[in-house]
Amino acid sequence: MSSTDQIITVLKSEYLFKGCSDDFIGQMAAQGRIISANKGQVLFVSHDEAAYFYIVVSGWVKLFRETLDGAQAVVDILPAGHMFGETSLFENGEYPFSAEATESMKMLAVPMGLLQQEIESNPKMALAMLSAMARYRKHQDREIEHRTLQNAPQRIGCFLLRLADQSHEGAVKIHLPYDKTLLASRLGMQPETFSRALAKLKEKTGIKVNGATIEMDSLDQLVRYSCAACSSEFPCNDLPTCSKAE
Amino acid sequence: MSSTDQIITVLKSEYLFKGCSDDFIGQMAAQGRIISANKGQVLFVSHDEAAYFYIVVSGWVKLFRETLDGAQAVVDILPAGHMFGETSLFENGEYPFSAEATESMKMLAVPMGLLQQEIESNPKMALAMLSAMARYRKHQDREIEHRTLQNAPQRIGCFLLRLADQSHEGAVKIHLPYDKTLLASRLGMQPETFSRALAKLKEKTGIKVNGATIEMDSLDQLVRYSCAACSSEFPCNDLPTCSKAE
DNA sequence: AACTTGCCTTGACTATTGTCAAATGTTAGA
DNA sequence: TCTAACATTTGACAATAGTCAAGGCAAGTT
Repeated sequence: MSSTDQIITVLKSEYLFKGCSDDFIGQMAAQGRIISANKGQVLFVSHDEAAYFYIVVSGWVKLFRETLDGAQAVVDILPAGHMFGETSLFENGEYPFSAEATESMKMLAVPMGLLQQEIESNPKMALAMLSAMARYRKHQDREIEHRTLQNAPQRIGCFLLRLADQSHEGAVKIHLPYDKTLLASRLGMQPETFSRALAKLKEKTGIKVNGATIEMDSLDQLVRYSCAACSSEFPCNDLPTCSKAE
Repeated sequence: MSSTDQIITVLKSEYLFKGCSDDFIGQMAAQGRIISANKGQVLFVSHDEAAYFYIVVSGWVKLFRETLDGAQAVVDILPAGHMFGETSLFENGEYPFSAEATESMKMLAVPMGLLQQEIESNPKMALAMLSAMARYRKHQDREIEHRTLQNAPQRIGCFLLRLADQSHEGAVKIHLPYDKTLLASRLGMQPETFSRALAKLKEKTGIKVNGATIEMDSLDQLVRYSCAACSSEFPCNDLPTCSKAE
């Protein structure tokens, strides 16, 4: 597969570009570049001029903000197929957060100007972007609620449920997508708290934890424990941010 | 002033409609209705069919979600001039939260179809909507960060700073916009915690609290105390969600 | 195998926030 | 004025999460 074909595949993996013209996709592919980064490498920092938006090709990206004294708030952790940085279009051209590779990863960088122009000149694209923003908004909304209403073990349980196939009955085996330490930050808690909270979740719901692998006979117990502190009923209808197209 | 003129004034107070054609404004005004509600009255509940969007005319609206066991997560508390419910356009036509009047209030109800049609047929409106969504997103983002990095007294301090005129030097007098109990829920804490946190803030920063009135010689102390746990520097550049147009 | 490194867990303790109950203010009516 | 209904504060205590320090574990290196 040629490099351009590969880039086109990546572009089409992002929901926002599902209905785009081949012409526009081609333009982005022509000007897009695959970039590799190593673990811990900072991709950009908050307030950098946002010349590109990105799509994760492989690996994971951590989006975060920092206070002067070094405390860090993780905004999100994105898997392959997810776009980031594109919202800078509406943030006076600056990235509103910093981004860091959490392991060896690759991403596609596309000049922001292309997207901006397309949105401004193609009403369909503007509507698609609106829909993407709405999805993002919903995601954040849920996040605020979870942080407000769920305690640490419940947040972990909720995260696990979102990893699992919620339509599936019976026994389930889940593999954590990344480090427990990173996951802890994603869920807004300290690694020590995560460790203890997972132990408590185990005790409360009977899940079996073995390193990064988690098994259970069914999701029921987890649902009963975690979803009690959430306003939406199981199965979650906002899942996942990417693959469940409308 | 005629009822229609009054409605037009309300519509124009919402940022989203600043650049709209008189034609569209007129249409909304013709189909819009002013609705009165009393304290505690539920305007709609989550998952209701979203036939209208609203603009607060006077008083305040609490947006929230509830779990089955009654725990409540306050999404936002909106003052006059703010729109709500419009995001249901992208939420399969249902309101994603419940809304309640926090005192006697009035609001303007406009059929959602009008807005939908305008967004779909008028690219400028779609772009304006995008910009509104981006503003909202930023607001939520900040909210998540505050809840993650700031403790209770700091969140109160931050809220006070956002009420104050940040460009103003010297002594400041602030009046809390609504109940301390409601404010507590807005900031994601219990009333008791709010009361104690405010006392602690007083002790730490030397502000003078007298009922709902708060005075200080300058914002400096408050900034030093609250903004230390925030990624953005003072003065906040995301202020306020409403009055500071771009 | 011994060592290094990083991740994860645990213990001991502290800080923060929530909960429940009671006391104190405040306000709008009766 | 008096009172009922709330709002707010305070006390006592419990639950939750954070901090700091010490081990344990696993993978890769030498």
